[in-house]
Amino acid sequence: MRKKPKQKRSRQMVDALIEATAKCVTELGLDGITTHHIAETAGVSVGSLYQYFDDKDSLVEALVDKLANEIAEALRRLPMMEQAAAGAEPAGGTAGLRNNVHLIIQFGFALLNSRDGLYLELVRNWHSLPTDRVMDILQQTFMDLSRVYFLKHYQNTPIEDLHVRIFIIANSVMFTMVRYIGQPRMMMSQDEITRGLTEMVVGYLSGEAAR
Amino acid sequence: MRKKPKQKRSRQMVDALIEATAKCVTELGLDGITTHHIAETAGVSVGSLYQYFDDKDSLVEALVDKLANEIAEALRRLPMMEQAAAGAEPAGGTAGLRNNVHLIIQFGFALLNSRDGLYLELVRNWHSLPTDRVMDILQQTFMDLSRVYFLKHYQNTPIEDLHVRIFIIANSVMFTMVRYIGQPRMMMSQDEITRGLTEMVVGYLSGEAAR
Amino acid sequence: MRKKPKQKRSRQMVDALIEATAKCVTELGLDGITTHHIAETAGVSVGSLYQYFDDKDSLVEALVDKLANEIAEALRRLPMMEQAAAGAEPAGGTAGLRNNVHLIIQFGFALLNSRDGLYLELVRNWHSLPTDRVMDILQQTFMDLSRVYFLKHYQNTPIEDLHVRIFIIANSVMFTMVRYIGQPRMMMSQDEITRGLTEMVVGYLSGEAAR
Amino acid sequence: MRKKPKQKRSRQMVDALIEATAKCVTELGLDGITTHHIAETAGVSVGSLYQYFDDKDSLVEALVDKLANEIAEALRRLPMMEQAAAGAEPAGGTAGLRNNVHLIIQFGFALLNSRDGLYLELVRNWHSLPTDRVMDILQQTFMDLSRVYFLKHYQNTPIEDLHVRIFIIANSVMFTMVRYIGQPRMMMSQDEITRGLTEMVVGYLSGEAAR
DNA sequence: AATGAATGAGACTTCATTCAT
DNA sequence: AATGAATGAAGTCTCATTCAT
Repeated sequence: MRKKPKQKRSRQMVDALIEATAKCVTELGLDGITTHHIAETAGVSVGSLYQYFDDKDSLVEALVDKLANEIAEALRRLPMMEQAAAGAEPAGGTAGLRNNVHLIIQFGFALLNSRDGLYLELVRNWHSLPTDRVMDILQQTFMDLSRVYFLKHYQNTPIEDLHVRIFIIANSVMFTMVRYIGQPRMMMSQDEITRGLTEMVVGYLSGEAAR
Repeated sequence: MRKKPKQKRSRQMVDALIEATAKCVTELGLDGITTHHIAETAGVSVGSLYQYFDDKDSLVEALVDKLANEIAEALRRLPMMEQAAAGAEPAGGTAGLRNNVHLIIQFGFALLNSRDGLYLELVRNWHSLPTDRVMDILQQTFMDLSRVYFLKHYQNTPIEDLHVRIFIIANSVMFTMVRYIGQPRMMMSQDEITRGLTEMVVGYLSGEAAR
Repeated sequence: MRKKPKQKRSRQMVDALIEATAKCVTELGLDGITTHHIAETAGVSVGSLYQYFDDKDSLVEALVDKLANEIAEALRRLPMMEQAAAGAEPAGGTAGLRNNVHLIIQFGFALLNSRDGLYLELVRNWHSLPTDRVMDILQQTFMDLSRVYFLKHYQNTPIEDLHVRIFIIANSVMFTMVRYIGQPRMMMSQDEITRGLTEMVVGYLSGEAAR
Repeated sequence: MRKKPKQKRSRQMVDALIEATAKCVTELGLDGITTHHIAETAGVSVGSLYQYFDDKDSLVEALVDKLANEIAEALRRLPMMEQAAAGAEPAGGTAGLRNNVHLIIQFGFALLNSRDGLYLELVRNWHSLPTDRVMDILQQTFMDLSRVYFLKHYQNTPIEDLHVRIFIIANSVMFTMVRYIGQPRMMMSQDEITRGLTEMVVGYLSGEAAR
C-alpha cells in the first residue's frame, strides 16, 4: 500500500476501492478485472486508485487481506469457538466432535456461497494470490479448536502430527467444497458432500492411529 | 484442431507444438504463455501454430488431453490396476487397501513432481481448463479400483454413496498434494503428508459408516 | 463512439482523429488505412484512438457522418435552396429548371474534386460504408427542391412517381460523375459531361410522361 | 497470367480456378476471398494456383475478363443486336428505340440478378477492379447499336457527342440498377425503375438537343 | 507439375500505468 | 489530492506467397 490512510477521506477511498474490487471480481472473475473497471465501480478515477495502491495486485492483496480478517472474525463468532475461547468444556466423545466438524463444514459452504461467489472465485485462484495468510488463519483456528479436543480427550498420548492433520483436513475440505460448487452438473447433493466430509474428517481425527 | 494430421510431418508438428506448450507452461506459468513463445520454442513460426490449432486455447486443451491420456495409461500400468484388470483377488483386509492407497498417493506425488511441475501448474489452474475429462478419468479409475475391493469385502452391503466418497477422496488427495508442493516453506515432510492422507482415506473407506 | 466528448480537449481529439482518418483515406484508399496510420497522422497514440472510438469502423462511420452533414449544410446554402426555403417562386419554365440542375451538377463535381478526392474515394466504396444516411440526405434534398418546381408547374397533375425519378436521377448523376472522374484517360471534358447530364435530367423531369 | 495454357490440362486448371474464384466471390464477397478458399474450392492446392496466376489479383482479373467476354457474347445474341449486325432496318421511330432500350435494361437486371449476385458484387467493387475493359465493351456495344439508329433517323445531322451520351447512359443505367438491387428495403418495384430508366434514356437520346 | 506445410509481416485491440492540469 | 486523457508495449490471429519434396 502506497499510503497509510491516516485521514478519514483516505480510509473511505481505500475501502471504496477494495469493495469495488470485490464487486468486479464477482462480476468479471479474477482475471477479468481492469483498473478502469474498479475505479469506475468505486466512483473514482484511475489516478486516485494509484494514489492509494501501488498497482492492481496490491488492490487484490488488500481485498484478500480484508476478507481474511472477516473470515477470522466470523470463525471466532462460531458457538464452538466462543465456548472454547471461554474455556468451556467441549461436548464429550466423538458425537461432540462430529457435531462441531459438521457445523464448520456447513459454515464453509455458507461462506463459499455468500457474496455472490466472491470467496469461491478467490479460492479457485488461490495460486495467484497471497492466500497463505488466509490459510494460515484458518489452519490456526482449526488447530486451536482441535487442540482443545485433543488436550481434553487424549492428553495422555498427545497427537504428534496435529499440524499435518490440520493441513490435510483444511485443504481437503476446502477444495472439495470448491470443486463441488464449481461442478456444473451436480450429481450429488451438498448435504451428501457435507456428511461425507464430516465422516472423513471425524474418522481421521479420532481414528486408531490418532491415539 | 484445425487439421487432421494425417501425414507423418503433421503429427510431428502437432507434437512439437504441444510439447512446446508444455515447456512454456512450466517456464512461464499457464497465463504467461504467448503464441509467439510457443511457436518459437517449437522452432516454428506463429503461422504454423495456427495451421494446426484454432487458437491458443486449443493448444492448451490438446496438451491437457494428451496428459490426461498419459496419466490414464500410467494408472493402468500400476500393479494393483493390472491385477484388478486381470481379475486377481485383491489383497485382503484393510492392510491391502492401505497399501494400495499408499501406492497411489505416492504415484500422485511422483506425477506432480515430474515434468518440472507441469502437472502442478495445470492442476493449480484447473478452473480455467477443460480439466473435467482428466478428473473424470481419475475418478473413474479410482472408482473401478475401489469397486473391486468393496465388491469383494462388502458385497452383502454395498456402499450406496461410493461416488460421493470417490469425489471427496480424489479432490482431497489431489489438492492437498498440490497445496503441499506449492508451499514454499515446507513445515512437514512429503512422507508425513503421504501417510496422513493414506490414513484419512483408508479410514474413510473402511470406516463404520461404510458398512 | 465510446465517449461523449464533453470537454473541449476531447472534442479536439475526436476532430483530429476524424480529420486524420480523412487524410489517410485520401492518401491510402479506404482499405489501405490502419489504426496506427490514423493515430500517427493525428499525432497521437493508438490507445487514444480507442479511447474515443470503439473500433476502426466507428472512425470511418464518424467521418462519413461528418461529411454527410457538411454536404447537407453546403446544399442548404445553394442559392436555389435558400430561395426555395424562403418560399420564393422558382424561376419559371424549363429554363429555370435547367439552370438549377446545371448548378447542382457543377456543385457535385466541385464536391467530388474537393478534399483531394476524399468524397470520390468514399462514394466509390459506398457499398461497404453506412452511406445510406448520405444518400438519404441527398435524395431528400433533391426531392424537396423538385417538389417545389412540380408543385408550381404541374400542380394539377402531380407526378406520381417522383421518388422513383429522384432515385434514378440521384444515382445516375452521382455515379456518372464518379466514374468520369475516376477515368484515367478522359476522352471528354467535364463540361461535356455536365451538359449531358443536365440535358438528360431536365429532359427526364420535364418530359411528356412527367405530365 | 504466368503461363499460357497450351495443354489441355492447363486450360482445365485455369478454368477451374477462375470458376472457383467466381464461386468464392459470390459466397464471401470480393474482399472476403482468400487464395486458400479459391484453391480448395477448385479442388487444387495453393501451389497450383500460383503456377498459373501471378497473384490473387491476376485471378480476379481473369475472372473479370472472362465475364466481360460472356457479357459481350450475350449482348451480341440479343435480337436487336443480331438484327443490327445483319444490317436489318431498325424499328422506326421512338417506339422502336424505346422498346429496345427497355429490353436492354431488362437484360441488365437479369444479368445483375444472375449468378447469385456475382455481377452485382463485381460492379459494386468496380473501382478496385480492372473493370475498364468491361465498360468499354458495353459502351462499344451500345455505341454500335445507337449508331445504327441515329445513322438511320438523323443522318442529316449526326449527333456530335454520341460517345458522351453513351458514357452517361451506360453508367447511369448500370449504377442505378446496382444501387436499386443493393437497397435492402425496396420502396419501389424493379418494374418502376426499369420504366423510369427507359423513359430517361429514350428522352435523352431522342430529345431536342439530340438533333 | 503439383502439393501443402511453412512463413512472417502486419492488422486490430487491450489495459496497466503515468502525468499534466 | 484528484482527475482522466494519453501512452505504447504486448498479445492474438490472418493470409498472400514461397519452396522443399
